[in-house]
Amino acid sequence: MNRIMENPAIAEKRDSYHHGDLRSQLIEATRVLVEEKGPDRFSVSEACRRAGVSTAAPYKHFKDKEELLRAVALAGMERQREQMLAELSFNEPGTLGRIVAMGRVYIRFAVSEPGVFRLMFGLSEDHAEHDELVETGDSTFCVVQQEVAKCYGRDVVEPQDMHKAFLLWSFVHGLSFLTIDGKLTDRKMPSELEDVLVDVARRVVGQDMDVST
Amino acid sequence: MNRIMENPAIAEKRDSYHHGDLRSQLIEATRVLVEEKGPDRFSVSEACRRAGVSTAAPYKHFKDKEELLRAVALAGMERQREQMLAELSFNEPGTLGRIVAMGRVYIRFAVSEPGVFRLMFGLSEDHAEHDELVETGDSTFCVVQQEVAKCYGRDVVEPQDMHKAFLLWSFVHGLSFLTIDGKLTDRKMPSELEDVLVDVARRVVGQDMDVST
DNA sequence: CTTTTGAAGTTAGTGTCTCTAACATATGTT
DNA sequence: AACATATGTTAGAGACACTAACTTCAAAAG
Repeated sequence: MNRIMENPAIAEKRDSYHHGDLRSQLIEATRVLVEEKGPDRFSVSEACRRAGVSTAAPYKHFKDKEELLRAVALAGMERQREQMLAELSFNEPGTLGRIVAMGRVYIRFAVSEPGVFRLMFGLSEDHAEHDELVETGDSTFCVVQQEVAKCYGRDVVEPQDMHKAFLLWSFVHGLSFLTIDGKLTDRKMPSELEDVLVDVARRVVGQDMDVST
Repeated sequence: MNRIMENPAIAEKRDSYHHGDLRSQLIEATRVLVEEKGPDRFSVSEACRRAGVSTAAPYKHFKDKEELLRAVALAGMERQREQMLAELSFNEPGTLGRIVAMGRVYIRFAVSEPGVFRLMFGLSEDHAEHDELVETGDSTFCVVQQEVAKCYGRDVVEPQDMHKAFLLWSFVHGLSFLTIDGKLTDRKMPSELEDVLVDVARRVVGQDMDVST
């Protein structure tokens, strides 16, 4: 009775001394745990249990708990980025629809993975000290800037585009947090999310845009 | 040599068995620690050391660590609220200046107390289950709604005012988080904060407002 | 004025956690 | 075949959250 249960990614008693894929399985176990219990209640020990290794094993792959959590955060940022890029393709270049789509994906990600989203932002302030995280975040923001510029028919991003991209980002970021924090009751925000996104996109980039197409 | 050092709020070796003011001193010690180390690296033990009591003492006043942190978060929300109300009085009723002032205070609070600000929002999602926190947050948001309504000469808040208040809140909230997360480099946000606030206030409430005064 | 009660401290301890040190096992290189 | 390295293990140190049982002291009750 060697390999009856083929449950992928988690636990499965192994017959070999070495695990083979521990690093990524730890990240996955951590991701799940962060969603289940919240980023603050996560423990490395439990991730070890789920990955089926001893509690000392992670430290062959990660310096400490925070490095493991950063890996999860980084993977989250990349997931969010990919989702945004994927959604872009459904809309015509240079249209408000693209802006709205990016915002929609941003918030959808926060709602579907609130634990990881909190990890990506809310938790510790020292994310700024780690280049991989900063660069991944930057590259996503660059996409927003370029989309804004495209709305005005530009291929080069000008300061006013950056300004507007930042307004959009701030708004969508805040909306994401308030949503997962449960502050968004019907009483406070009567409209549908989609309508709000369109409204904001119009207020920020729609005013002076060329809407010929 | 009984009471030479009159250092208020922290530590001072006491001669009586009972402390007298432990609850509020624990909250204060926690607040300081949360700022110093971040909300995730805070420990009750260290707060005890600073307050000069045993590690078991807090549990006569708080059910657990989270209840202590919630008390700090609540105090923060009340501080933030008071600062906003105080700043309001410097501006004429029914003007954009009032809206801008509230946003300015919101962000100023986040920047000056990022640890507590994170505690108030980013950390755990179960804040919504605690009435005191929800009510304090609600009452602050009500002020924003009323200020928006006043901008249109209304005393009663209408749905469109709530909508706009929510847009403002989302934006300022997101801007606060991005700022304390260090995402706000000059490259991304070339303008001054004050200019951005005015810009947003105009975009959200300034468009169709009565600007007779 | 004494007694009692209860709030708010204490010490001592349990279980969990993070992380390290020393050792074990497998894999690939020479 | 011998060795070096990566990646596991066990054992344990030190910090922490929290509990149980005991102590102190002030204030209410008799």
